[in-house]
Amino acid sequence: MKAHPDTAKRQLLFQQFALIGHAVSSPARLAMISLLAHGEKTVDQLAGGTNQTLATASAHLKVLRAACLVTSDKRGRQVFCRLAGDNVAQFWLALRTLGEELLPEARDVARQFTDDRRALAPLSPSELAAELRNGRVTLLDLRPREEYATAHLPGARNLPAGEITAGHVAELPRKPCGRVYAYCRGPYCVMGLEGTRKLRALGLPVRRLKFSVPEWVAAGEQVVRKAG
Amino acid sequence: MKAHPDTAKRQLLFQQFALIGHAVSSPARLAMISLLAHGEKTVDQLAGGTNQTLATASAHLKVLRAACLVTSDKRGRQVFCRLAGDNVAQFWLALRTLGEELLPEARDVARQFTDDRRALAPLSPSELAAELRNGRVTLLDLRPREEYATAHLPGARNLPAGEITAGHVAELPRKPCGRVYAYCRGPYCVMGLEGTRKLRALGLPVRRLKFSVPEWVAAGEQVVRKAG
DNA sequence: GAAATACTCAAACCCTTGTTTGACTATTCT
DNA sequence: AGAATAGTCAAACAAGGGTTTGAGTATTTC
Repeated sequence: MKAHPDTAKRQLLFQQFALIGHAVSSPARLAMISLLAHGEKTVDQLAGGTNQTLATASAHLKVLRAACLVTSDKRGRQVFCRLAGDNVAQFWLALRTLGEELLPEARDVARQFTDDRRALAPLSPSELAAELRNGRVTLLDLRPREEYATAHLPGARNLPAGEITAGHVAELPRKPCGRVYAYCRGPYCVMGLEGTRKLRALGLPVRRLKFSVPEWVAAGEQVVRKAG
Repeated sequence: MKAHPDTAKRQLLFQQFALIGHAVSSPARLAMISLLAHGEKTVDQLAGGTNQTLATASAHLKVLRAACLVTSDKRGRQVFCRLAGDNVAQFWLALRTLGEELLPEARDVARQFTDDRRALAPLSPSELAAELRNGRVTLLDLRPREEYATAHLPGARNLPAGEITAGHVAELPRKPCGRVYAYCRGPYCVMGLEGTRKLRALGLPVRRLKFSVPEWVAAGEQVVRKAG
C-alpha cells in the first residue's frame, strides 16, 4: 500500500509538533522554560538556577533550540538565552494549568503550595488590578534585579529575596491602611515562599500572590517593560 | 547540600507536568489525540485511524492514560477511549498553533495544506458564524457518521467522505445563490482534502474550511452535541 | 602571550522508549 | 462448549535519551 503524498506531509507535520512535545517532556527543561519566562539568562545562570551542570544545561538547551522554543545569541563570551516569544511562556502556562487540572498527584502537591491561608493572597490578576486602581496597595517584587528590570507589575517595588533585611523592611514606604502583597516567580517559587516567610518574621504582614509576571501577562494585564 | 522540602515538592510537580510533555512528544500519540478530539474511539479504530498495530496503539494509550489525557472504559469487549476533557483538545490545538508559528519547517508544510486558493475557504470560525446567521450557506460535514453524531457545526449536513457519489451530490438541497463549505477533521485532514476534490470533480463548487469542530469550540462557538 | 571564563562537542555510559511477536484474558457469538 | 473478537501483557531487541567526563573553542582579562 503506497502512502498518499498528503499523508506523508501530514506525518511530517506531526513529527514537527512532536519536537515541541519532546522539548517539554523533561522536568529540567520545564524548569528552564519557567525560569526564562522571567527574562533572558546566560547558560551559566540557567544551569545554576535549575541545579544542573553546565554541560547538561547546554544539552537541554540544544533540544529547546531544536524545537524553536528558545533562541540565543552570543554577546562577549556569554550566550544569552530567551524564549522565542510570549506564546512560548503562555504555552508553558497552558501545560502547567492542564497538569494542575488533570493530574491528581500534581493537584495534591500544588495545593500544598497554596495551603498557608494566612500567608497566601487568593487574589486573581484581575482582582489585584482592581485593588491597584484604588491605590491602597504595597506590591513587592522579590525577584532578582534583572528580572524586575525586564518586566514587572505596575507599581511594584523590587526587593530581591536574597537581600531582605530588617533595615529594608523598616524603610519601606507603606500606604496607610493598605495591604501588602509580594510575588516572586510564580506559585511554585521556593524563593518566593521563603522570602515571604522572612518578611513576615520581620513583622511585615505581607501575603504572597499565587502568580507572577507571566500569568499577569497571560491574563491580559499590562506590565512595565524595560525600555529598548 | 541538603535539598529544601519545598524544592523537592517543586521537582515532583515538574515531573508530573513532564508526563504531559512526554505524552505529546510522539507523532503517533499526537495523531491519536487529534483523532480523539472528534469523539470517542475504540482501541481498534484508533489503531486503524493512525496506521498502527493494535499492540503499539495500546502501548501509546498507556502513556496517554498515565498523563491523564485520555480515559477509557470497557463496554462489552471493546475499550472506548476519549480525551479527559475539552481542555485536552484545546491544549493540542495550542501545541499545534505554537508549532505552526515557531517551527519553520512546520510552517512550510502547513502552508501546502492551505495553498489551493480555489478549493480553500479562508474563513475563520467567527466569519463562518456570521455567514451562517445570514442563512445562504450550505455546510457539509465529511466525517464519519459517529463523529458527526458526537458533535457538529450548527446547520451542517453529514456526508461522509467515503460515501460521496454523484447521486448524493445531486440530491443535496442547496440554498439559492449560497456558498457551499465543507469541513472534515481539521486543516491537515487528508480525508477532507480528497473529499473536497471529489465533490468538486462532481461539479459541486464546494470550498474546504481550514477548521473543524475542535477549533470551532476553541473559538467559543456553539456546537450541536449528541443528546445524553 | 598566558590564563581564565563560558560555553560546546564527542565519547562513553546507562537507562528508557518504541516496536514486534506471541501468549494470555475477557467477552461475545454460535 | 468452542470459536472468534478486542485488547493487554511480557519478553526481546533496536533505537534514542540523559548524564558525566574530558577535550576543544572563542573571548576576555591579566
